[in-house]
Amino acid sequence: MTTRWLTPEEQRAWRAYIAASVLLEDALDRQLQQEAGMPHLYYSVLANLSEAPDRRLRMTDLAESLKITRSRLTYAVARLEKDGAVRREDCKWDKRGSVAVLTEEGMALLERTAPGHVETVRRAVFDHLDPEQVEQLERICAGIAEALQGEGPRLQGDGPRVGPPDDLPWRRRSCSSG
Amino acid sequence: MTTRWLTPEEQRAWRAYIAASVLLEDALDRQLQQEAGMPHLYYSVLANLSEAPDRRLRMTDLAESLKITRSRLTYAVARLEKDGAVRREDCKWDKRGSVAVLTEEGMALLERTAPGHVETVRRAVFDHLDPEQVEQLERICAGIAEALQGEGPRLQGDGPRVGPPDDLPWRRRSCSSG
DNA sequence: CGGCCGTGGTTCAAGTTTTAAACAATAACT
DNA sequence: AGTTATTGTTTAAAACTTGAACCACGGCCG
Repeated sequence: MTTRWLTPEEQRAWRAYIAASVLLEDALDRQLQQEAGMPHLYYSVLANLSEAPDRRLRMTDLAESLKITRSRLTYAVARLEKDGAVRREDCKWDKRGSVAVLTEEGMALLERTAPGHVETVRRAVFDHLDPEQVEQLERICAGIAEALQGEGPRLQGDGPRVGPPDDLPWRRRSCSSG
Repeated sequence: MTTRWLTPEEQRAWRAYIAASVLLEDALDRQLQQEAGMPHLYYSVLANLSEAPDRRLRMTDLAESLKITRSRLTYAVARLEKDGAVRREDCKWDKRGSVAVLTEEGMALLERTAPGHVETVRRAVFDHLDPEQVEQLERICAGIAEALQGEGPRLQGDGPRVGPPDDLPWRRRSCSSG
């Protein structure tokens, strides 16, 4: 099939996207490196954990949520563990599994640095978007994510795992401590 | 001042953005690595050069256009030069300067791999956006870029250079061969 | 002219990440 | 039981990025 080139409007949008995403990732990394001593991805690990029930997540779930490979996550968690922000525990229900747990220290770090991070995001992104644009942004990005996750689960593993409900202890995927 | 947290809508949009951008950059890198043997940034270098007058650009201009540091660009161009896709020339009007030139080989590589790249972008992004969303995407991203470039020219150097017009040979910044 | 500062660009020295592939352990299915 | 799939880590090697230092040149000013 002959190439479906981008229209001029699409080209402009694409260029704008590339520029924005490069600048944004750069700004986030810089700000967080300065205030939290870690790049954006690592901060996201902590943020994700902080919102999980009991502040703990299986490695695979965490990787999936962050859209990164397990290998990459292992590396990240290793560093965060060295920093004392995260601790690893064995999963009680699946002896293969390990669980990343946000430590008190990690939580404190997060609480200390979140305001600065949010402020950066706000100034870079949301301060100049009206509510409709916010909604459009979500829709657009959700569509992109869906397109990329649907077609090619390129990340290690297997794509969306459809499994039995979480409340069957003998096969549940998450390891809450309770 | 007390932290201006994100509203729930903003949070959703932000999460969606992060997921999409990670997945997208990953997909682009993977596709280009496979078909062109280089990551997205390097491909962008070639693409940028291909559109410049005479397929050549000053290093600083190129870096600015790509929103990366000069150092990073030097590294990238060094590799592209080793690959034969780019050649360096001295700038005739400014003996400090050097100019990156897209070689025939580089142009051929670009022409060979552009269709696959465009197809990836289309499938990931534009195939599921209506014209209004395309325009919104451009506006939103342009706003982000502006916010980030305006406030903090964190990239090496100096921010927007306001200089004399380009047509004064004794101080023009670009080195067309003509 | 001569001195100084600013800019363009590269180099250096680390260090950080990343990746892919291989592996060990356990689980799940047949 | 035996095979196959998952989980998560490890390993080895690259690839990349960064920041600072640095050199050479250009521009300005007295």
